[in-house]
Amino acid sequence: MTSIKDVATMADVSISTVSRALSGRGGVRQEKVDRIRQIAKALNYEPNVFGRGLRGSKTGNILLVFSRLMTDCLQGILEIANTSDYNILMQISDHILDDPQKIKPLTRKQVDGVIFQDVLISPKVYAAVSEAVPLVQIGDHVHYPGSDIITVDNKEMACQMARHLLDQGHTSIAYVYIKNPTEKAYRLASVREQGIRQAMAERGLTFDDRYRLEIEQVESEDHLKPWAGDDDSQPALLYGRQVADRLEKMTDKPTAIFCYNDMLAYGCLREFARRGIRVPGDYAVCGFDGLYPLAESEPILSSVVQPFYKMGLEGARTLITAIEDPSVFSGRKIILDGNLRIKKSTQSTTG
Amino acid sequence: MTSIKDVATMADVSISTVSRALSGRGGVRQEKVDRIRQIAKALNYEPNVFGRGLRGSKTGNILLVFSRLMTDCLQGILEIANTSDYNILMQISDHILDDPQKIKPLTRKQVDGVIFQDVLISPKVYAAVSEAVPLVQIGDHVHYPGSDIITVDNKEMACQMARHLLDQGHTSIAYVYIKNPTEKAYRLASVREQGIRQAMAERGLTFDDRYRLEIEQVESEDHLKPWAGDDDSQPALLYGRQVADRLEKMTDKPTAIFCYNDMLAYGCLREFARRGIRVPGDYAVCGFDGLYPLAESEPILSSVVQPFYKMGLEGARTLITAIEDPSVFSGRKIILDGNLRIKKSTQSTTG
DNA sequence: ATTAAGAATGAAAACGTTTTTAGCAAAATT
DNA sequence: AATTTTGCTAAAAACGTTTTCATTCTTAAT
Repeated sequence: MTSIKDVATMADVSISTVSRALSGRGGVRQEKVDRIRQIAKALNYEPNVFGRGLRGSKTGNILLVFSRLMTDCLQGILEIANTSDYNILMQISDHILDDPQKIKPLTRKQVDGVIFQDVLISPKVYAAVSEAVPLVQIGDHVHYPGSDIITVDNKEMACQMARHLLDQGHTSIAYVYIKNPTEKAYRLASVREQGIRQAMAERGLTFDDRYRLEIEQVESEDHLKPWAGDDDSQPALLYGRQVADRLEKMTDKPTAIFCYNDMLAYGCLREFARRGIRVPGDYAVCGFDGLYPLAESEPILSSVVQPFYKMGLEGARTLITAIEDPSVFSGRKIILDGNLRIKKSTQSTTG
Repeated sequence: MTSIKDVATMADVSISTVSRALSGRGGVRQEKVDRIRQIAKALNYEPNVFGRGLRGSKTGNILLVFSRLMTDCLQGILEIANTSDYNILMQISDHILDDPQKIKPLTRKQVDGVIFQDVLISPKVYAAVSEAVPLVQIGDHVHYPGSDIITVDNKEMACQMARHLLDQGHTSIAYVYIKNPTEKAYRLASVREQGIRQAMAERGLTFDDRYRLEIEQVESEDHLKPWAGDDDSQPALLYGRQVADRLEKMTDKPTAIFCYNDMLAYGCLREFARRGIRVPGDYAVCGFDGLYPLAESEPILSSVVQPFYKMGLEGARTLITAIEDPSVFSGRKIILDGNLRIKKSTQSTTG
């Protein structure tokens, strides 16, 4: 770990000068400031939060106290973390994370461990993180052998849901998922697809590749503008429109639509309703995740319910164990039970 | 701030002994350990995170990296915080917070500022926090004069929604809210009620107190068990049941139900549907918050949409300003625009 | 009774900063 | 020419811990 001392030595000045130069408080010749800045950058120097926090008046932390339930998973993580006397620092990441440098609190040696929730990390990131601290992944991603992972059995759950569809008499099942910019992100989508294929194979059927509907990702920031009062351009709806369009063009239509997740499923439901396509009736529709449990009148969407709260609990627990007792084996795959929630959207209309 | 030194002085031992005694690493006579522990407790001593972090190998922090959008508000806060190089520490609180001691990271002098989101703080808490660091409240709570608050104009928005109901021809409006254990929590509920009263007054009507439906709070932890697959005991439904029961007993029924928030409204919608009560038709129903934008088929609930994302942005921005420039006046009430989202649940059936 | 061993304790170093103090040169003032 | 100011820099103190090392006090063994 490079400290201010290293920068000072390298620049052949005192550490006080480095501190002044970097903080920009003045009192240092400009040319020297520039040189020091340059050296600091070259050495990848980041001020130590605790040295600074100890001496200075600033900690670099903000405490957010809240009562509204964010998500079940976060709730679970916080419950364990707070009772075990850990703070949770938060950081947003892309779904696919390839640059270890982006994990600021880690580069600053400010954390004892990392939980990745619903983030697909590259080997590069895994290497960088794991050599520094223990890490735990929540969600079904690439399972690096040296770290723990908490997930449901995605293939099995998809298989169960597909079996349910088959039980309802559907033999032509479509599978809808979003095309991702990076190949690797297909992983989870294809794991679920395998579940569908397996269920069909069990009944002597084969998945028809024409029914593999890869939907284009849309860029929408409308979720950031709820006050616009207009939800016609929500991502879900844009996806639903794509699906409806694709289906419309088909001569030989499927009878069931298995959506990669609930957002896609809701998009389909709404767009279908708009076009007068009946669910169930014209299509059975199901999703994955079990989100939005509070729905209008009567929830109709069948979905695979993931135990997010439990996943959060288990994730935090596992990580804290790994932090506090490095001798315990880290490399487990902890599989929690998912659940089918069968509602009207996949029930036969004749029953 | 009491440090290990104070404890050592008080106990008439060296700081090393105190450190050993408190960490429980052994090497200290038991009677001495007990005495030191007692003194530490009496002095309210909490080890300094940065001293410990600087010397030791442990920081007491966990980094949660995630990509799933938690809530719009958190999203907004994180966006500002991360670009301004602040970490967000998270802590769950009751909706009503009366004990400053419960805010651990604050007592440890680990934060530069505090955001209270949807938390009603007592004067005691306000005093304790504000003497230590700047604070910002998000949501319409008691506005302490020394700190900033970010909110929509709850009375005005409720008034607008009530006007809409009146426009639809409703003259008997019921108001549903949850009875809170602490009197103070009535505040926001009554602010919205005032909006309704004002709208009615504008038309020469008076709010009928028989239609003021105070619902008993239910304790349910079922939201923590989504994998149970059963959502029949969700809080929202229990509330909906209470409302339906109350209405059933009335001889002179209202025609519109103004719910304090969307959760109550959804509960009503689902319970009404179950009992064959039509919305709209038998009752118009509206909520407040604009949550659950992704709903099935077609969202039908009218609601006041709050700009949570913007509130998060503004909250973080305001706090950071207060932290970095103590000379700026803190005591503003920042009112952001809300929005009516009018859907089927409040539209006249004749149109 | 003397010594050896072991347990308990204190002193001091170290962690990485920021800030205060002090020093020195160069420039400006008398 | 002597003094004061100014601008820059280094040295050192301080923040609050934990841990290492040295020391003292017990206790047991010779």
